[in-house]
Amino acid sequence: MLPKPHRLRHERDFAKLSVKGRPMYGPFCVLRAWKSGSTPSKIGFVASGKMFKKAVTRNLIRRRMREAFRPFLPTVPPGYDLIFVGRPEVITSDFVALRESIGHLLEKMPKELERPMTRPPKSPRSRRGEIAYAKATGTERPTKRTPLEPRYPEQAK
RNA sequence: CGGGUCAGACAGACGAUCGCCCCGCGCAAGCGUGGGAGGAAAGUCCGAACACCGUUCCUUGGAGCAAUCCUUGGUUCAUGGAGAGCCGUUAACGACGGCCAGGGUAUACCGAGAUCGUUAGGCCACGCGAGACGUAAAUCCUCAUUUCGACCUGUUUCAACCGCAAGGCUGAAACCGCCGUUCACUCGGCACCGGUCCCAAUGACAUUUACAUCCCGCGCCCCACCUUCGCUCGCAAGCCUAGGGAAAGUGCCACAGAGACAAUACUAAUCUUCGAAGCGCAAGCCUCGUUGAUGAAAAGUGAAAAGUGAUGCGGUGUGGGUCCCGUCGCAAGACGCCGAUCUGCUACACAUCUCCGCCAGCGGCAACGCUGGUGCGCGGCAAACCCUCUCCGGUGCAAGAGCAAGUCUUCAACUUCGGUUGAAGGAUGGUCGCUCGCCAGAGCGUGUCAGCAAUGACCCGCCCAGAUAGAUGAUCGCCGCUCCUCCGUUUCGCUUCUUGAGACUCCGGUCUCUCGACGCUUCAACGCUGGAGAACAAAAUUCGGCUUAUCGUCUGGUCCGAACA
RNA sequence: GGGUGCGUGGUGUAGCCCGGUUAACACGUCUCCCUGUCACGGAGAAGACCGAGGGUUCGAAUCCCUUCGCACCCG
Repeated sequence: MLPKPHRLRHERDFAKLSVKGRPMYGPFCVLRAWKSGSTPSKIGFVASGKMFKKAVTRNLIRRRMREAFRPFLPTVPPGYDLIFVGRPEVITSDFVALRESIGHLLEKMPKELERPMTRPPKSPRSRRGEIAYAKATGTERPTKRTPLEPRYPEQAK
């Protein structure tokens, strides 16, 4: 694991980054960055449970990304929050290529953040995303979804 | 040796470099012979530990004048949910072990049975069919031989000559007879080679018939068996069972069937009331409709059809047949019925066997089993509603506890009167941070003892993950495993050549054994080159079960196949 | 950590609660007709053992249990 000050830890931060973070797409993973002002910079690694059903593959993807990122830790300037979102190619890729790809992403990250956002943030996909999106944008919390109607209402009561 | 199946165990090893989490030491930097995912960690189908929060009724102790509050230990919740053969194991369970009952398969052992039999045999006896062999007779199909007779006379090749050619002619030879004759194989005769046909005889074979023997098959009978085998039934391993109650009630039971559980509504049948039509001289008969009664036996339907079922005897009632008798009728015949006789069904009673329930006795801890008595005796479904008995309060480690900052209140000090600082508080708490809960446990391993077993007790030894966006990764080395592949060695087999020995011989050789050489090659072992593969899947409070996923390796049991003994 | 729903022809759904011939409907597919041709239209046909495995019952898509897969909700 990374040293504790460098870890991105709270669910709120992950949700904020997935909405407001500037995405940069690499061949193996997606880097989302946001200038938060926290010193030192905080980094998180994500593997979606929806894309990767097995816990073994999720763990493997996060480990490989973290190990590939580790040499670049001293070079990251302070003041940023970063998350790396893994894609399926991480499992089968060559480790050296993965490391070069992450280095390239980090290199162009500060420049990219200076340019203005051209596209509006995407709408959230999951319910957790909806709640975090509401907190981040200041709108109202979404109401509970109604569960499915029972088949025989009279008997269900 | 190979394969299937069941049970159990394992889930590659060692090392290097860069890194991660925990632990220990150290003020710290850091250091270290330290530790670091599973059998399912998974699914969440059950059960518990642990923690907090209720509710009913009591209870222990304390504070307070009291109301009341705090506290200790028990108890209760029932509109709801769960369980259901018995005993045991366990912290507990729907798990596990043993047993009981029921279902059900193979069909071993044992027992029994007979409207059973394409078994085999014994005993007695017969017929039919086929076959073999023998004897006798007959027949003609076939073949062979012999004999009699009839018919058949040229064909082919070569050579010479003539012709333009087609062809002619002559001769020779072969098939081939001879004599005479003719232009001429033209004719005649003889003989009969040859061919064809026919008749007869003989023989062989065959066929048919008769007889005898043997054997086989089939059928029938005697049959009374006996033995054996098969068959059926009982008992019955493994296996399966959510396995209380259908004599508490409600509901459902499609189609079919009169009827699916208070249904005799309809229908058939019998008797009967009334009416109508027809037949008959009449008595009366018959048909249709209708009133009421009896009424489910048989048959049929269906998964399932009532007085538990079966048998025997007695017996009541009733139906039918025959005889006799009576009435009507000329007769044929019709109707009635005392009696006699035969017969069908049967209320009821008795006896025996049997199912079920209940009671008693005996055995068993019990489920239950056996025996006896008795008769409150109406199908199925409760994984339909339900009834009986038993158990269950709820929430879940994001449970919950603490620390600190913060807020509030009080007090003190200072003050520029705005406040600041400090202390205290059994006050407050959906942010954030930290600690505990949280890894020494229903723990693991060896052994002994108890028990049929599940399991338990004891001794000794061991420490073996505790993260919190969540620790095992990356780059390699080497060895091992499985599969494929290159090459080599050994072994086995084969071809060719060869050494020696033996046997046979038609003297040419052939066969068997054996030493050796070259070559080819299946399988196996070993060495070796290169390549591929190595599953299912990762803790999140912790355990016990269940279920599901899983490349392979090993061990044991069992079954099948092949080879050898 | 708790909880819910759904698996039925190629596709989307009925049927299930309250068991009963041969599982219904629409679209799609195929064949024929119509048209000069295509479409539309008309006539007809094929296509399912109800996710899997057990059990209860005379009888199971339906009831019960186990299991697999999919979708979803709350914290």
